[in-house]
Amino acid sequence: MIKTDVDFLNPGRICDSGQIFRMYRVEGKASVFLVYSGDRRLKISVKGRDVFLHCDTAEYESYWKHFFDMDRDYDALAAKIDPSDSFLARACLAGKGLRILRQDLFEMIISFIISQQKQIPSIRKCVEALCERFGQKHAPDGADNAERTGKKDASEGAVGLENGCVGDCGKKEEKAWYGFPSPHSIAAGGPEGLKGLSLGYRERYIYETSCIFLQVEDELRDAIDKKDFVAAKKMLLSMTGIGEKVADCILLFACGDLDSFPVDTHIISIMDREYGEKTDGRLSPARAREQVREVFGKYKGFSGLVQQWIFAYEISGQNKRKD
DNA sequence: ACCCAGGTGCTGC
DNA sequence: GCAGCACATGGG
Repeated sequence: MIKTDVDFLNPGRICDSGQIFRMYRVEGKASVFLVYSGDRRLKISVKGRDVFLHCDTAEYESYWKHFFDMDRDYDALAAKIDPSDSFLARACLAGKGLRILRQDLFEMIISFIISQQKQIPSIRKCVEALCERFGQKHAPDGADNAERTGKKDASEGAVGLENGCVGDCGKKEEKAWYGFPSPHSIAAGGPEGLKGLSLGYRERYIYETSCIFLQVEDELRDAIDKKDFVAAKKMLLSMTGIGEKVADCILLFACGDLDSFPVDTHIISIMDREYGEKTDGRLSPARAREQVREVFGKYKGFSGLVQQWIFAYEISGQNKRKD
């Protein structure tokens, strides 16, 4: 068991930050969380200001430490923000304990392809359904006889729904669970294999990108390892269903490219409302990007973290409070 | 029925 | 390069 504190790693804030779609509050227990990443699962509990990661030192050192970006000093970065920017100052304060995760690459690629034109609760449901159909099944205790779930008929899926989680969050730790699908498993299902998961027009994107990923994975990981994020972004943009915004999310949430700044509808409305020049009508994405460069360009090396602070603050609803 | 959602692809200029 | 539109599906 690993111990830290809520000012360093705040599970509730990370859970609600919109960067991870498979982190849940455990049903009935307000301060217990389950984090899923690829084929791993971690329980986190909070007691007062103490935060406990329920894993042994070996698993922590080999995976979760890196996953939660534990070596970075977020307070030092927070201290660098311009105090005259009151919106950012408030967002930063509200984001204490928020961290930029290093999530599984393929999981982020598919999750953020799904994210387009969807609200976060709906994204979570789609990702979950995808895991149940194509992911590896794991026994609740962790002593897993993991099996491929190549199930094609609806009867098994229906059982999963019946005992499944309630609403968009809430999980039971004593239940069997599914890992994130491998690109092979999705590709093997064929273009029709994704039907019935409420993915809509994204079905084709997910199938094609899974196939492409199998071919370019090594080259892509190579670029990321070398921190050649320009090359990595170029490769991501060549995959079906990945544009500027989704590529930036992947670079930020899986690759540790802290200079990546995804511009989405929330960021556009923030730029419009908090930093805009009172133009009539909505800011165009192009002009919003321009504004982002002007306002946040100075935070070299951690502008992506700045993005997360204001994004999480915006979707938390606290932005509406006036002081 | 209408509008929007952590956008992207495609067309036409 | 940039605007304009179609694209499924669910929720207000």
